[in-house]
Amino acid sequence: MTTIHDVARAAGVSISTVSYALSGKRSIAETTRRRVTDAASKLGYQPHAGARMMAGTRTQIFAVTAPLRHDTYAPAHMAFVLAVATAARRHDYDILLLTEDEATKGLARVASSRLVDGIIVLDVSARDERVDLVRSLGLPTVLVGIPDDTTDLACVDLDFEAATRLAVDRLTALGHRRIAHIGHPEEIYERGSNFPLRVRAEFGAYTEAMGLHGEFVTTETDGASVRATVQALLEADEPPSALILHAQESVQAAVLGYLAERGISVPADLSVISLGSTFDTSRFEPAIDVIPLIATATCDVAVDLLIDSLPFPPSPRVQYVAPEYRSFDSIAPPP
Amino acid sequence: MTTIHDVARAAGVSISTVSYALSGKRSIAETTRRRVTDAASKLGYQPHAGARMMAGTRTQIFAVTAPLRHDTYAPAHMAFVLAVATAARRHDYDILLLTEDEATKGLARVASSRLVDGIIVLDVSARDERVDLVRSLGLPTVLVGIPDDTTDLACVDLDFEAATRLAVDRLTALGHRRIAHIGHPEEIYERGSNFPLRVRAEFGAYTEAMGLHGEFVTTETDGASVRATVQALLEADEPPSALILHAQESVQAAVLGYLAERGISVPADLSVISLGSTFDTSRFEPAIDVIPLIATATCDVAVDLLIDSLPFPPSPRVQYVAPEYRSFDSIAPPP
DNA sequence: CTGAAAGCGCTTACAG
DNA sequence: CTGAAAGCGCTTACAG
Repeated sequence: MTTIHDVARAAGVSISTVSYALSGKRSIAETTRRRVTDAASKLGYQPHAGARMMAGTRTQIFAVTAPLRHDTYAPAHMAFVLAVATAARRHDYDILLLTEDEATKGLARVASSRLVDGIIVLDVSARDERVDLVRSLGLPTVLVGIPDDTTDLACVDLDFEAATRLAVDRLTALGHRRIAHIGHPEEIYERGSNFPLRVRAEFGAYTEAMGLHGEFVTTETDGASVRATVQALLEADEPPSALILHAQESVQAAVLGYLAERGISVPADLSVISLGSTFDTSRFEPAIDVIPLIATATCDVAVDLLIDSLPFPPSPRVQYVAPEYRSFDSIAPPP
Repeated sequence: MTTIHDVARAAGVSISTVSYALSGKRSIAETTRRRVTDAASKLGYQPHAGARMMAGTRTQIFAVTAPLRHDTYAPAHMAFVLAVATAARRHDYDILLLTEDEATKGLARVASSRLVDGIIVLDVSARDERVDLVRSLGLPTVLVGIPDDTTDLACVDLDFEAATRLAVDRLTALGHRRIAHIGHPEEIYERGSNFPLRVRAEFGAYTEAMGLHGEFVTTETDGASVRATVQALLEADEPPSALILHAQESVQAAVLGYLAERGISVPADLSVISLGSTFDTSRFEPAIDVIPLIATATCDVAVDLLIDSLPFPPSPRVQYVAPEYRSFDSIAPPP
């Protein structure tokens, strides 16, 4: 293994000059800098990570939490983990992945062993057991997801309230007055899951404020439950003319499957918008308009926030990512 | 932050005694050991990770590669990453996640900076660009997946050949003579993906050796392609009486959906086995027998292999995980 | 603009 | 059974 001494010898300078030339933390004669960088790259020099952690103040590693709950949609979570990793690499940071059963113990461990410079907590729920812990850790932390109590916390998330209003606005602009929101299974709401609750609350408040007829329904994820839910909705006395779907991929696919079966055409007979989805709704048949939950957008902001709070006492704040509407022609005026 | 000196002072011993008492690397008087461990836990002592890396020979971190290709099934990959992390934690190891675009650069970087003690490469394909690299890194490495050339390599994977024979054997035992194998899209095979190729090859060889009629078909993943594929299969002059599915979840679901539509009953009219699946086939309608690809089983072996090769020059070898058959009554004698 | 040296917090021979 | 000390490879005041 080649060390800083090898580089110093090859460049004919002292090791402190090598260190400064490579870090740029003090001015160096251009010719000296060249000699050092040339020697370093010729020798394939990579600073020893452990020595750096020891001597410097940074480890260049962030901890990221793996999903806390088993029912977290795995591909979405993978997308978020990878998005964090990719964003972190742009700042020369690596990602240490903490497993579920380590949710709290692991955080405490990596914090007190000074293994990481900061923490990104993914998939934060309204009442999250990890929130109190991170407050006590004294390590820069950013949460992805907004807990009920955000005191002293830095949080990032899609603005689900704005996303909900955006969906409703698009529909009312076309003349819809009766809109149904098909959500997640009951237990998701009972457990305090973050954005399903926020979407449901905003949907209720906003449709009421706008004088619309907004109906919220939950459904289990199996095919039969989905069919029954949609059927009940459509066979009501005054059925909705538009659907806002905020549920897992298979449920949304099942809704569309049932509509096709029944010969209900989207958007001619019924308008449909998918909200907060992490999967590709343009591959549904038919393709469905979506206000997506974009892992890269959210995680880029989270990592930037974390990087910014590294040198300072972390600046608590809640940052909302603005929603975006992607049209695939699945909405039209009511029949 | 509490250091080894704090613990030594509190316990009234030297720092070397603290180190040895905690590591157990030399014998310590029981009373001394108690004093040390008590002091350590009272002070909440956690050794500084960087100092450990420096002084010791271990970092207690393994690198794990994120998916190399975009079409890798994300939930499966997440399961493998988490399975590695969980297994690693049992040996006091943490996991550093390398992103895709870092596939090779990241491996070289963490190796030469001595950030990790070993590497687990996930989702290895038949001809994998990372294989030559890891051979040159001089770091203990275990591959999950078997490349064409395994020289000097430690690899772990489900025994897909045995799994394929197991599926065929179960069917022939019931009297099936005409078996179709529905596989992945064409391009997966062209690109040298690991187990699809192995399953296809073994299916061809084994059905021929057994004097059976084995037919292999590929299908694109969209609903229309799947329907067309299954339809062609079933409307042939001599249609198969059993199907072995080795494809992504949505394709397998689409196959079953099409069968249901056509009024073809499983297993009365047609037997179906799912092979190498990472998802829950018991939730299909109907539930389908499966020879699963179990992330935990494979990754446990991979991590054990890596741990074993830490003190020694890595012992190259290919280790196959035996397949397991899980019955959900989706096979029966041919009609 | 550059160098000599202290020090980060451990582990592990070396002594006793 | 235990301790004093060297040393791991860096970073960063301190000098010049």
